Amino acid sequence: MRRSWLVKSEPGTFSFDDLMASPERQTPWDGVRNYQARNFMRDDMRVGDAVLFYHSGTNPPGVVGLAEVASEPYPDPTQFDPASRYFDAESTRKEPRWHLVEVRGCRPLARVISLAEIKRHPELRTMEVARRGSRLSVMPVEPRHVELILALADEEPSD
DNA sequence: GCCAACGTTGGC
DNA sequence: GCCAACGTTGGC
Repeated sequence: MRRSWLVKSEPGTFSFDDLMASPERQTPWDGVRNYQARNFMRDDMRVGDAVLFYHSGTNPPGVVGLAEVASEPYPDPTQFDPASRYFDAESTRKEPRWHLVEVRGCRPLARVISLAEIKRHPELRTMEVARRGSRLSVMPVEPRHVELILALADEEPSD
């Protein structure tokens, strides 16, 4: 069974609109410096996997768009760049510590599926992103949850 | 702006 | 290997 994913971003840093405005609507998902999130990208993400794009730090926070994995994993170039805020002096090109995949935007949702709605929904409330203290910026999502969120977004607003 | 939750670091 | 201190995330 193919897995699906959720990626978080603060729109002030990089928004879904920024993704859709990128060349090929595609961007390297760089700057992830959490080992668990890295492992998902390096070991488990495959080209074509569905990706829910989530805005954090917004009112409300929630899923705003659909994207997909668009590349195989490769070393995050920002770890080698001393000028980057993501520079990692401990990492080497021979044994890179941080890996990424590229993400391509598909389409915005017809409406935001807020975190509050996810927590309120009997089927969605078990999602990792709804867990108290959930801080992963890249996390797996069950494909049925992706389908449900896409379907909800196309219905009349309930928020 | 507050603060709870979490990951990382470093002393021991 | 334990755990306190610290920094960061992110909802509220």
